[in-house]
Amino acid sequence: MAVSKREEFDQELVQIAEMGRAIAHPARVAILRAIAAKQGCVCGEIVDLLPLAQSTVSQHLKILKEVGLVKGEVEGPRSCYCIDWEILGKYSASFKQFLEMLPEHKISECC
Amino acid sequence: MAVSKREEFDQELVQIAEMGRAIAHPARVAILRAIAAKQGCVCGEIVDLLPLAQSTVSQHLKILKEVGLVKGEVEGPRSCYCIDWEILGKYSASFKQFLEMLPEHKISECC
DNA sequence: TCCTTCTATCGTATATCTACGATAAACGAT
DNA sequence: ATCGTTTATCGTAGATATACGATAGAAGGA
Repeated sequence: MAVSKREEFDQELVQIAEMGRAIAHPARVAILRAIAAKQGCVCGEIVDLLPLAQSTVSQHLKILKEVGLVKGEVEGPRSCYCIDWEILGKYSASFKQFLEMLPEHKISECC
Repeated sequence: MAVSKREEFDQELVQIAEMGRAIAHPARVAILRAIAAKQGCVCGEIVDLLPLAQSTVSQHLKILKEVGLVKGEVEGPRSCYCIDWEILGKYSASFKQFLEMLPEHKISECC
């Protein structure tokens, strides 16, 4: 019982929720910022920036890759992570649109 | 073991993550939109809009109230939910700022 | 008063997230 | 070929999230 019903919603809502899920942990926000700031994309230092074990950071990175915000490759002892700016742009556009659509009916105050 | 380390991050990051958590489920995105569209704030119809049980919707509403995006009161058989526009504005501002700060270093492509 | 309606909360079950250590896998250097 | 470095994955444990039915509580109407 209690199967998740995430997928029963409109694709648009699911997409916004995915964006939310991606940034729903401060570690992932920090990782995104770190990757964006490190234009060189050599990103072993992410682990040093965070109060988390290497394996935990790797899990957070995996989530970010699943959502699509981050793309990366590992070549042995080196790594290459970077923001997928296209995906990020898409997500943030639909998110901004959602935020700006909300107050359209902001007519009557209540409560 | 495995205590959450959410709170060990900068307050700024935690706040963005809270916003993310609030919209990390499509049901909550739908609820926010429904409340915003129903300027009258009589919101028993939310349950009818969603493929979820009333108690589940109530839980999602509780999360939105915890984060602060929604405020509401119940007066017996009537309800009054509405967006806290001030909080929403604060959150979305810091979120937009985060999004716009990210590509500042978008100099070198890689991967 | 009793009934209906609406919402919150409780209890419960399952799923997912978060976190760590241990280990594997890939590659450069020796 | 072996070692060291870097990252991913596995195994595991505890914490949250998700979902539902059952029930409680509050208020209006009969």
